[in-house]
Amino acid sequence: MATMSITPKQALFAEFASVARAIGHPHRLEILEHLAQGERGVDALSARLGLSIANASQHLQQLRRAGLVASRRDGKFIFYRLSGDMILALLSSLRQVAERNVAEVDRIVRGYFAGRDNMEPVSRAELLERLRAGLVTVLDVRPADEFASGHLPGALNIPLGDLEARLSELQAGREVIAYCRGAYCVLSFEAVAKLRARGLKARRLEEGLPEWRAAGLPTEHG
Amino acid sequence: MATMSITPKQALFAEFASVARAIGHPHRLEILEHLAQGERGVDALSARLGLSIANASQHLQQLRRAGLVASRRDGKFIFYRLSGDMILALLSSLRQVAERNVAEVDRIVRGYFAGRDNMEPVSRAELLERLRAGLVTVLDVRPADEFASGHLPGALNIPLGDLEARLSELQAGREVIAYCRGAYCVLSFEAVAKLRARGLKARRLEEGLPEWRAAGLPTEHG
DNA sequence: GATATATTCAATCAATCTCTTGAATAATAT
DNA sequence: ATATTATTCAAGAGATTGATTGAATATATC
Repeated sequence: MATMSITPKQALFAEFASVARAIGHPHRLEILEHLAQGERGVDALSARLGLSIANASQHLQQLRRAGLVASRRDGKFIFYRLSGDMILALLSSLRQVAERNVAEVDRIVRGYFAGRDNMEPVSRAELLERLRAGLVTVLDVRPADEFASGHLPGALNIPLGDLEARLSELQAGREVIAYCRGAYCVLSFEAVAKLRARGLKARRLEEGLPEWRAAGLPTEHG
Repeated sequence: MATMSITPKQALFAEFASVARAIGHPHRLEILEHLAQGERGVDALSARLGLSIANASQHLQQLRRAGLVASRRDGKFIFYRLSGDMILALLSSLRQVAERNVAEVDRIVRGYFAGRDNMEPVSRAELLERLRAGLVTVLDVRPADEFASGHLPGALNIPLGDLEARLSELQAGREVIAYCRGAYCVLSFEAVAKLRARGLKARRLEEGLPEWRAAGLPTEHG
């Protein structure tokens, strides 16, 4: 029993647990996914996620208290960003554990992303090789503002909603490799499905922009 | 607004968040640290952590629901274990993020584990090299039962509480490398402090048994 | 200065989580 | 069978968390 005071270990574990709880909410995970693309204002995030501004602000502050995001003020706007690359690693571990150990995840992936395996995702290495050979068109299907704040070099931006209207911009015989925000960003899945329905050769990049950037590969802006 | 039904992405993120919440409690993190040593019964865990049996059982079930632990029955005992090595990676990421981004963690480490940096922890590679050269005594300061269920090859077991009484078992001129459960297991910190106070040359292994095992290195039992 | 905009703060209610208690299961031992 | 031991289940009180609302703060614009 000794003294009932808190041991250093308990104090540390309490801190670790706080960080875990900070990523323990769907909205906050989605916020982190967006911030992994680059910094964002509160307003932009709340609009994209369909949250009220006050609600988004509160989630952001929880993330900040846990040390996961940082912010800077620019005029009347406040921009949030991830506070380090290790956060991507943490999220990736979380995904992997869930993918491997939670049956429900498997069920969802199989059910909704039907034929996911058939989409033969392209790895970064493979994409680089094909790019060098000039064989493929890289298609960024995220909204235009996200594209503007950073994208793969030479990528063509056609937001998912505009895809059908702008099919003519894609060369007929050329393979298209679509990407978006990350491993579970739905946009690229749907883009590939649409393109294939039109008879185009299309695959998706295995991961998204943040992983590309984290690997130290170059991006373009504007 | 389209339909208000839940998107697959939201469903996935909700699952990921559940896993995060499962590791979002100090007791559950401590349970996982213990299970990382090897499988344990409910009773043993509750005793070690100072929890009521019912409480420990409930935490274990939360961990199981999240897919982080699995159990097997042996007679009237039920033994829990980690459900995969990726869980160690997740916990390690969590630790790293907290270490780097949470000021409070730094404060605790500096305050309680004073002189931690001076303890120059030994890396696995370095330990292996010194072991080959026969230069060091490897000291396991965990309780005897944990030692019995798996330890580093050739390690000597002196639980922290017995250390002062059994100092004679350590050769005088020989360097001692102490280890215990993991990076933040306090036992090895205190052991090194005690040994140095007695004029012995002592350092601690950077990490604990689970990481050793996860690296594919051999362990001994019994 | 007055007004508008972006964000945060504060208060509230509902929902969830944690721990305790005592009863219920499931296996072993007598 | 009965008793014993290990674990889980169920219910309740108390604390924490989450979303909403309206007010407060900080900056920019007029």
